[in-house]
Amino acid sequence: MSRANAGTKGVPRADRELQILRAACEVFGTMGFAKASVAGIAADAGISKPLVYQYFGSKEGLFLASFNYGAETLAAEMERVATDDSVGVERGLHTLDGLFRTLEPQPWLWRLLFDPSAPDDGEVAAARAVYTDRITRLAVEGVGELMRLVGDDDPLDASALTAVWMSAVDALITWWLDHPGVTPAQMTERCHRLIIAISGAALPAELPAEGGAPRPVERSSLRA
Amino acid sequence: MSRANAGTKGVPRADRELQILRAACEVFGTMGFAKASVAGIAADAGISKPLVYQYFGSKEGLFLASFNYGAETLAAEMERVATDDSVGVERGLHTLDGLFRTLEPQPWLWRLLFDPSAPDDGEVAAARAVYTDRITRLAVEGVGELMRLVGDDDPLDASALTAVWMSAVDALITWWLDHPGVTPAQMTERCHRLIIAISGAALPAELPAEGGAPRPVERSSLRA
DNA sequence: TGGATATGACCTTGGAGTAAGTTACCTCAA
DNA sequence: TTGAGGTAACTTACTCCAAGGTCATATCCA
Repeated sequence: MSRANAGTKGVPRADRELQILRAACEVFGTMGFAKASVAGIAADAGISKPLVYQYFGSKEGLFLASFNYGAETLAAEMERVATDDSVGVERGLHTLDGLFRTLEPQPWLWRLLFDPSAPDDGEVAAARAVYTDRITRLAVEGVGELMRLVGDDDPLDASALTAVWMSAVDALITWWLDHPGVTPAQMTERCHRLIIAISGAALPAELPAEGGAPRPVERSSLRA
Repeated sequence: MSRANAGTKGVPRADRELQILRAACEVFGTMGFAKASVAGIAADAGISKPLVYQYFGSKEGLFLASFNYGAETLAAEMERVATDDSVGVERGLHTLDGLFRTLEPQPWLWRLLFDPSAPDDGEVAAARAVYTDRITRLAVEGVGELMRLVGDDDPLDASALTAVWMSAVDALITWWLDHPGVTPAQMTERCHRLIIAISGAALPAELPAEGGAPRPVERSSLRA
């Protein structure tokens, strides 16, 4: 017989799909879409390449399924935290705490969400837009509250701070993933100390005041 | 004659190399190493692919040259700022200001520096290690001063804050690149306001309080 | 016995890298 | 001044390969 290993092994489609999806999440999340190979994922899942194509259609289809799984998991957690009644910095800390706990068993989901090598058109782009919106909305909301708390009402300031906040979350999670052995709880505490440190160090200093830059704020009278 | 366009155009090697390098910086910085094609860069530079290989040896060699150019430009600017006598948050703002000004004419250099699709071995990896060290050293130094200022002496805290700081710089520059028309000076001012906002919003709230983290500073806090 | 599960071997393509030839400029002897 | 030979600049037209995707076939269960 020419195809020695061919033929069903009696594993139902749903089970195989899950098995493939798990392998795909880890590979895509670890190496990124571009560097991942379908053959490699199939091997990791313990099956052959054509089966992946039969169930997911294409590399992009497989990535889409992985992305949706990861994004849904994380977005749901962030939304859960958003419904509690904390505001400002405290809300930020709760969000981080939730993410650390959610990511503990499958840390690669985080990178999956922000994979820069993923296709930037088609269904993947659409899915990413959906989840980016969902997540960004939460960040915008949180940052908005914080800005109101503090009296800065420049919408571009809020936009920039949102970007910084999301990036800081990314950095903290990445740092955490690089320091195995640190528990989510320890990490959350660390984040708290860091915020205090930043806050304590901010000085009302005047800048070189080059060009026509209006003298910035004086500490309590925020915003000129 | 079979090769219609063949033959020298009398452009000296140094000139061509520069011309190719410029095109390469823009393409690599915009699309990333993986998605960039040597043929495309050659076309942008107005010459043919083999000439690129003759001058730079390989795609990796071309990237290396581009990377070195960009990294040197940016590292030099950051080091220049580091020699002035500002500390803590002020020093951070000066760094940002210097970067905005340096990047204004060739914004893509920034992405070049952190391209995740660049090869992670060989000469490129070595060069990246060199520049990452140089830049990280500055960040570590700045963050170290800040932590001392504030009384937090946990080295892991400093390490994490360094990561956050570098990531925040990245986020601010990315945000800026997405908002054309904002001048470096305006951007620097915005950064100043944002720091004040964060600082003003931070609350000395008590967390679960696990482990023996030293209770940091009290700050004359705005915000309960 | 038909349909779901499964695979080895193949086809295809895009892009890195190369071989071999073409043209222009430069130098120096006569 | 001139023109022959050497060298640097430059291109067309390939080869090669990794990885996405397909086809024809095999096995098993209801």
